[in-house]
Amino acid sequence: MTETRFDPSVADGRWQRAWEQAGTFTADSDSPKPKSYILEMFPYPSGRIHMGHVRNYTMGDVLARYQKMRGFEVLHPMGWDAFGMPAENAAMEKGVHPGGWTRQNIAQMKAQLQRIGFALDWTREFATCDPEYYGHEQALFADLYEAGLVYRKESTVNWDPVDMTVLANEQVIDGKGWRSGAEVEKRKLNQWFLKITDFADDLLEGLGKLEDWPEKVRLMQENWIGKSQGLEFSFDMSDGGKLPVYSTRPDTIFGASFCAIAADHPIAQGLAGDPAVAAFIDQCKKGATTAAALETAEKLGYRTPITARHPFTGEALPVFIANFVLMEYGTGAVMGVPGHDQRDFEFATKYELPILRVVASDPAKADEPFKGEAEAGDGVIVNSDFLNGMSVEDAKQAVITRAESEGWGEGRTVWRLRDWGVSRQRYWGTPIPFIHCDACGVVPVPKDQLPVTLPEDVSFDIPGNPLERHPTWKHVDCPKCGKPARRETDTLDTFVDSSWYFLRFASQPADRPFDPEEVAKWMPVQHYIGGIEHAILHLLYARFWTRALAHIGKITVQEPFAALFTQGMVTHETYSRIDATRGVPVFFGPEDVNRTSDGATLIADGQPVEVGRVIKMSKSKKNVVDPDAIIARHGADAVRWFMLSDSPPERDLPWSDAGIEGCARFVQRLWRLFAACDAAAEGEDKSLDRKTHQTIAAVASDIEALGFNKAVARIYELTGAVEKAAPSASRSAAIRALVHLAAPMMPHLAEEAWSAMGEGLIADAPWPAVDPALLVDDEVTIAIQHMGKLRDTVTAPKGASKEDLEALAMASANLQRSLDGAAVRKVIVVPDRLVNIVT
RNA sequence: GCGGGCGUGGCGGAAUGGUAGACGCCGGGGACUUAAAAUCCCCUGAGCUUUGCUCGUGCGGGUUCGAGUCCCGCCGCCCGUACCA
Repeated sequence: MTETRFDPSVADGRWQRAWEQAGTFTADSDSPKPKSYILEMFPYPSGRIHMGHVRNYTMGDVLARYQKMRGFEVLHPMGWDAFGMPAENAAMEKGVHPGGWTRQNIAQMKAQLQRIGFALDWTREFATCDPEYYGHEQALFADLYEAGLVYRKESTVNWDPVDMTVLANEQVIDGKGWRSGAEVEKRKLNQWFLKITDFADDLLEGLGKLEDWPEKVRLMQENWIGKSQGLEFSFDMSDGGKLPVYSTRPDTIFGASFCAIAADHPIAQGLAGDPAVAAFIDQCKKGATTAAALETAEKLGYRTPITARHPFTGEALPVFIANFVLMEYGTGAVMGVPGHDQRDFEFATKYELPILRVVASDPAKADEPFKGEAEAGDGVIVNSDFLNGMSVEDAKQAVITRAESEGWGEGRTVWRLRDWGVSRQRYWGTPIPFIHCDACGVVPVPKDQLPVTLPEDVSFDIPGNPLERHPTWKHVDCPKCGKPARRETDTLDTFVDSSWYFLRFASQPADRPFDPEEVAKWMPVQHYIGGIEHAILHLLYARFWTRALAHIGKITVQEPFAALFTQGMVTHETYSRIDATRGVPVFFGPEDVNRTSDGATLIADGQPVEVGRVIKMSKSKKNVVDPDAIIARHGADAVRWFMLSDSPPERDLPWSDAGIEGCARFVQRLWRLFAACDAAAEGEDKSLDRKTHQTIAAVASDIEALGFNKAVARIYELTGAVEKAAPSASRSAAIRALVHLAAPMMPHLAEEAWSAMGEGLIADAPWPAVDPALLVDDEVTIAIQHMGKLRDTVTAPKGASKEDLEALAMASANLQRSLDGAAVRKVIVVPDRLVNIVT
């Protein structure tokens, strides 16, 4: 090692090839070692790796390499979430086949990932668009159908009449298709559903045990599942009919002063012959649906001629059609209790309905007036006949019991969670393996005929589903009766593909989706890392599929991901100017801007540009930095180091040129230190030994806690200490330790250094052992305080007695000056830490 | 509205109730060099009457010998969201 510079353009490739040839990161499921499954959310093959991917995979990579050094057999796989709309859009726009487009993107992105030197087991790579993968998925889907967890039902969908396809709710913007801009229609279609609601309680309960998941994600899932318990009962109406309502607050039933039904409630529809009613229903439908708009939306109602009879008081309550009642939730009708529900309060105020108090902080305050808003809090029941004096909880139960015994209502649990509609009228997805026969109905494709593969000869010249209009593909004979029948032309939601891919990574036999015993060896995933945007859908669906597969006896694990980590985004400054003629900002990319410490100018004309906020990298703001260009310039290790430095991993990471240059400098600095290591140096440097061992221990615990930024800081500190130390055996040992500590983060540099000082690959080396005796210092710095203010510091032997420390403190001239002869009232001594004198 | 998170130097950020600002970036000064790059050394929260002292972790209170950290009440920003009965 005579070169003075580390050259990543040579070394990166050399070690990447060495790992590949040695199969260093190929996971052996038969290994006797304990197993560790590290997984990052697999990417959609859009064509380019972006900085967000680099950050995500670097974190997982550090964990994988670290775990390997700790003696685990590590599974760290990578694959491609390869079905989806962008491929079809590309087909429509560029005339390419979705499959070809996707394959080409995968090849590009794989090469990019390999240039970063990730410790991935590429032997297990697959794409969800591989017929082998989706064929197994079809088999699992059929198994779930057999188990009664898949069904068909007619449901209302968002239909884009221009693109001739169903749109997800997220794809409808202001009532128009996101792509075509056409007014979206509601259509009834027969759709495939997965019975996720069967597992609602289990999915909710399971959240409580996911201690290593972010609280935030657990709460989001809890809200999404949305369990509520209450009473469903029916009012007898003045027209002789019944009005079923649902309430989570049956304890407040004596406070009900009206009923309200949704605009699309059958009763409202029945009254729509009246033009005034029809007009009101129309008005309700037009209301905006964004959260912000709903917040300020006025409560509107239409008083129908119908009244409802209160089950206890017999009073006739007016029935309104109201814009704030949703048909989709509960029974689409509510009892209005203005005193204890804010919406009902606003409504009652507007329409001058009675606002009754039935809950009070104290029985004596039963007639306390309301202060302009409803009181939804806890308290004691008042003005409520047989409920008076009860707590809210007891009263709820009492009303439910009474309703059930008298037969006019019953306790009911209502969920917000709906069954998962998985039908998509698209080409680039997993074909749903069913056949429609006029005689036999819906018939599953026999397993020995799977996979049902996508036809290659399709065109995207006209909108709609190419499978539907393919000349031959859908025409098959019924597997049961042999008569001509039709294939299902819907494909599965791509979220199905990502709901079990982690099982296929763990085990990939040819004849089955996976082997349960192999799966049991690796699952659950020990660390799952990805973006917060998947907090609900993907993570909930994956939890559901794992449970569903366990339910039908395919696997034993219930929860797929033991620990979840959601990493922050990579952000960057924006550079812009206001376009004089149009008055809108025009953005410039970082490569077109010259950034100095006090501003930025456009390289093209030398004139200043506005330096804007640091925000997520996006094409429209032109603040994207391409990883490839950075790696070509600074090498993989500098980029990896940057991804781990400074920002805590859960927070956003601001990209900066100065930052990456600093990282590249540090790579060289370490290189010089490694290259100058004198293995023959002799002599002991006890304090450096301590620093080394303390750093090894600290970096280990930081990595285990995913505190990569702290681990980085420790490595900087030890580097500085080693640089300052005189040559000794201790110093040489410290350098060897540093190579190990750097290995998970800067693997190419570490291998290059290790090749000159050790045996084999450092990727295979064990994590350095720590001598516990060296973790504690024999001298400590004691803070000397007067009334909690620092006055002096002194060094003392570790474990010195309280008396000795007090004496040391009293001997301080600085302290004595501060005391100024005042009488000492109290002395606080914290051993090995501080002495505080109280006067 | 509700739920969650965050608020510390010029910037990213450290800190089991115990020396606030580790580590990095930026900036300043110096060394080496004919010069530059690279590298190395020093300084870098504010202020003051500078052996030291005062102030300082969004604001106002409180608990404590001692609070960035705990408690109460506010303010601001970010993210999520369902008028869910």
